[in-house]
Amino acid sequence: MADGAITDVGTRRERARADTLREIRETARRVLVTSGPEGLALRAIAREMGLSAPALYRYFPSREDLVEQLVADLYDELCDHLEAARDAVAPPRPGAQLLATARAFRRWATTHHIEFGLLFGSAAQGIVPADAARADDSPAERPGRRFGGVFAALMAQVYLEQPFPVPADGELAPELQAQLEAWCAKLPVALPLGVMSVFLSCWIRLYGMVCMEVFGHLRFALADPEPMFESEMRRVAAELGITGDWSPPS
Amino acid sequence: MADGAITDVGTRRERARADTLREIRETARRVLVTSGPEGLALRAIAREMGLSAPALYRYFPSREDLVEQLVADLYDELCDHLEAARDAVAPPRPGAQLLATARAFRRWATTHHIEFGLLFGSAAQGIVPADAARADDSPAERPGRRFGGVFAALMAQVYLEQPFPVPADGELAPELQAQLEAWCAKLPVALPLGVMSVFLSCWIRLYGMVCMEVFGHLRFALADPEPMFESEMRRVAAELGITGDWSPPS
DNA sequence: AGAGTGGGTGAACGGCGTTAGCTAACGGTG
DNA sequence: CACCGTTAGCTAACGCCGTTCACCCACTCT
Repeated sequence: MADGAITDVGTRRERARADTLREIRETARRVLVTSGPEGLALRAIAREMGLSAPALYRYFPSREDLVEQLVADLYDELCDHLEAARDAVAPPRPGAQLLATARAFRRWATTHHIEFGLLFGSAAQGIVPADAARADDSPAERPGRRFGGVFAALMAQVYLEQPFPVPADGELAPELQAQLEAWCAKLPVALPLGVMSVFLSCWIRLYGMVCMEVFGHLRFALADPEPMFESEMRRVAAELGITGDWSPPS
Repeated sequence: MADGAITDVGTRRERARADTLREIRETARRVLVTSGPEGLALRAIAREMGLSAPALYRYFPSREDLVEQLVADLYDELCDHLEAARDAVAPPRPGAQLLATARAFRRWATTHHIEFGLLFGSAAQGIVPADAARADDSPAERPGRRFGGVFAALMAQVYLEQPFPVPADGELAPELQAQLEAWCAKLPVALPLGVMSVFLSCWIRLYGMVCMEVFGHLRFALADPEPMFESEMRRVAAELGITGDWSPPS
């Protein structure tokens, strides 16, 4: 939630409003998991709260905006989970932390199917790119960036602590090179473009693996995808030069 | 559609029914792309056809079943597209064919955002595993297997033509080994378990890459994901020992 | 010719998002 | 204190949606 703590400021009206807003978001969260994404109805949320549906329009201009806020909250919740897993690693070597964070990502995804679907599936705003506009207008944009930052920062630390082999700039296709440069310029630390490409590649593998598992697209081959996940993580770790004994998967 | 061709058999009633059924499926397809997955309503389909909504219940027991049929049709359409791309490769070397099929997969996905979301996103039946039951009851199961078979067959051919290095059975985690064995037993040809694991790994990368692009989860880094896709395919190809000049990405 | 069935209809139920208009309480000001 | 604008809630309503029901007509079969 990340911003629900400071509720004791302002007039009584403002406090009441903030409380109701928080309650709406919590209720929406609960309705989502109990009724699924299709059952996430304004009327259901209002019913749960003992309110009438139109009352919610005092807090959100439309159902879509409420869902977007929920997505932002879920991103924050996921990030908290990831950071907790990362910070629990002792000693705090970046390689082990990256691994722990990746496992925490899968763990959250598999224990929060529905929420994960909302964040990373097609139901989200992802579909229909809308002309690549929508820069940072959406409230889910900031937590989304925070989420990416968790992995990106760890990746950078892994490389800075002990560089692994990456393709030279010249080996990358010029168009890819240009895009990676543009992206790199937005980040706090400058890294070789090859690192960025390896990071993306690793992230794609992690995302692909978890998405396939959660969306059921691995059932055709695997009853329990966890060993395959560990196998993939082992390959990724090898590519990143992450050494050390393979700690048990939780 | 794969089964809409033989429409001139049976009684006149049967033919009329088959025609209407086909028209429903085509209309649903059209409504899907024009109105999005949310707009795919029974009433909208019926309206488009000049029918009343309850009439559709003579053909499908519920909206969900109709959507499932649509998913099956889309799988078939995608498979046709993939096979066409595969068969257009000359000379028909498996490596080049696999590459062409992967590119065709991305091409179809990027030009059919909404349909892809229905097939591979969370909106599909993927979410909520339902106790891993639902073996082959769903009409989308057969085309789904066909889809997997396209890539699996190519992969097998690549390996059989020129084996690439794969982990030995003993190197795989025992649980993974057991699952791959079970999966392998269901396939027509027996292959080393290591090949199966490499196949899964490659498929995960392809799926992850395309999903991220279509669902907009690469926009944080890349404006045009195609160069990254080509880069990933190059890495995958290298892992599979696919040589040959890098044909232009069409 | 008559019976039966299959494909259509309109009406209706409950639920949905959303809007409009109303009311009552709150918060600050004379 | 009274007063008045703002704010948060309500009910009613509109037009969608999926789905069910009762009905009806046309075709098919005996």
